[in-house]
Amino acid sequence: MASVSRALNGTGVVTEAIRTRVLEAAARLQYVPNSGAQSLMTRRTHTIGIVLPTLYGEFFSELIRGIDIAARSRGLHLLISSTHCDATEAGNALQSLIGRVDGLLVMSPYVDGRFLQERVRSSLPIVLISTVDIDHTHTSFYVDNYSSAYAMVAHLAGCGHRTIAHIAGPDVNVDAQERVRGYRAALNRELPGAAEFVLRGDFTEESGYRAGRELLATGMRPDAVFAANDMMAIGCLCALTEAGLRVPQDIALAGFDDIPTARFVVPALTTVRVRISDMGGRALDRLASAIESPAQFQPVSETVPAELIIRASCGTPARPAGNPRSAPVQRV
Amino acid sequence: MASVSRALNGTGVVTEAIRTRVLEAAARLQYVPNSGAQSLMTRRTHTIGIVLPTLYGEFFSELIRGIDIAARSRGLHLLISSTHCDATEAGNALQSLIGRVDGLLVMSPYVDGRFLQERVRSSLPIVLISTVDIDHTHTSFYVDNYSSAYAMVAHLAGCGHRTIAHIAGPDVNVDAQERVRGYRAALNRELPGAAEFVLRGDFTEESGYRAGRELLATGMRPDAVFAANDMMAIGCLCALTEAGLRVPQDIALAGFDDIPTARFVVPALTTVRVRISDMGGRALDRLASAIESPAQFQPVSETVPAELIIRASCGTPARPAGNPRSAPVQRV
DNA sequence: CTGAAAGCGCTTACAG
DNA sequence: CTGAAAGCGCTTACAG
Repeated sequence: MASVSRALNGTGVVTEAIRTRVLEAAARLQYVPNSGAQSLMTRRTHTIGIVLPTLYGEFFSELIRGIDIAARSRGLHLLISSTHCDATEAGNALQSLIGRVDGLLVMSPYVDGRFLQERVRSSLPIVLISTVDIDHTHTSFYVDNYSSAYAMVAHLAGCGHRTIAHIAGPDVNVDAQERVRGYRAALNRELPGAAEFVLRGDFTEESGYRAGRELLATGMRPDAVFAANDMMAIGCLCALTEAGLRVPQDIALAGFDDIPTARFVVPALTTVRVRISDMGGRALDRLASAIESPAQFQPVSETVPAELIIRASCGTPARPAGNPRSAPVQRV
Repeated sequence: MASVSRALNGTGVVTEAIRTRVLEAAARLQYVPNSGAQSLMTRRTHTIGIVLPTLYGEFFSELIRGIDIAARSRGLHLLISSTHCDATEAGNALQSLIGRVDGLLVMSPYVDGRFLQERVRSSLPIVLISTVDIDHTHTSFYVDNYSSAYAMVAHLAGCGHRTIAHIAGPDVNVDAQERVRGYRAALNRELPGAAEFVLRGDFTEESGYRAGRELLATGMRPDAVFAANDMMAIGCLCALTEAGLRVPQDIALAGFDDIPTARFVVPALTTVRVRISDMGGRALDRLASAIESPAQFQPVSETVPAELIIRASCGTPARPAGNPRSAPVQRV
């Protein structure tokens, strides 16, 4: 009967008597509405889908944490699909989410705006994080990779480091690409004549460790190593220390992301603070408002600011890292 | 028409001609079945709900990662509800999941078996992880906390450490409780007369760091510190090193969990390996089989074995840590 | 203020 | 092999 629905949902008018009787019976019978039936009528699942390439490491737990907090405060549920290694898997993940959600939060190196347009009806709101979208057809969030990487290398140069190596993230990853680009530009402009030295990594500690050993094996010893994320920096730190080198005295080190652990490793890691959970929360807020008012939803691309966090791992600056391009610097 | 459904789902018989026409049309129209309507008929959502207290740190990302991999291979979706700080919030999280899932994976210090029985219809399969269930009404997974903590303290004693402090996790947390218990028992039996020294923490690096400073402030300097998880051990490491102490020469350190970062901090962290993602995967497998054949689902409690992982942070053992109670020891 | 009725998008016996 | 029909559990105009 309709009054039951009205009482349960607090929508429409019901006599107090009926209301209490319904609520009491519902409680007694452990009644829980079937959300499938509900969303069939309301056209809302109150669920948003999240597509992530992996869940490995603190970056993703921070991201999900931020998304989760924002979602909870809006009464939205999170359907998570992570761990896909190529476009096919990403496509499948997408497919299986589409019929179950009101909107999609996508972060994937294997997906781009066009890919999404081809397989998702345009009425489904989507927000992208660190995901390529040449045609600017979607709302996106990007970390300020290029400038921050530039600023970090400039800061390292300002600390007196002349040869600076870079441990890059995966080739396919747009964050990784932009960070290399920033590294290269800074090297060219701030240290003219200095040789580039790029080692490959894949954003895991393991790969940072391997890169560190590789570096050592070449016999070259750069003044500083700038890793494209904190996990690789931590792996590299381990390799360097294992080889008897002291950080920062013998070799300086910097990372990217400012994952929670960064300030607790020894020496504390100089890095670029991304405010990962904030970014996740903002992306969700954006998606939620797109779901509520689809008409006003214009695709805009937002750059998430980042700041240098100067800790012990990079040594003391010889001169202040004053550079018009540099992100705000903070000593912690 | 029924044939469409049959063609799309590959169930029942359809002419090849119809099959291709349907599939082609579906692709062209970007058709995606409405999962709500589907589950209304099939009584299956192919979704399982996960209740977690928080998402902070690598423990939870590893756990979810393991669950996710297992879920994917079974075609199950994951609805995640984390971040609840008390029983009320946990109850709400539960309520909002119940109507949407085929089963529940619950890990929460604020929930127990009875609490669940009161608000979840008994036909909904539930698997517990590190969650109290005195009446043994649910299937549960528990880390072998007590024995492993005992073994770790015995190992530290075997390394020659006489005074051993413990940084405990939150009081409400059953893992934390059992680890303190193991610590106490080992101290009593392996180092008779040695004083207990328990510092409070909450499983975050920050709290480990604070505990480390607190320890230093007392003026006592134990030979070793055993933290109830790796994150606190890493925080403590930072506090100790900051104060000019060397680990393990001046003070030994051990953690619990073996999160991925544990082997990359310097010195590498001696710890108890829990195989977090495995545990998550096994819990999901158990839940999945309960969903498939509810009749055979008997509540059983499983203890997940753990092993000591001896790395540099605890110093070299003076004598082999041979103890009948001890978990298998591995040097890495 | 309330209940009967239609309908959301599917699946599944059922009759043909 | 296929289509008409019923029904899953809800919500929402609608008439009373």
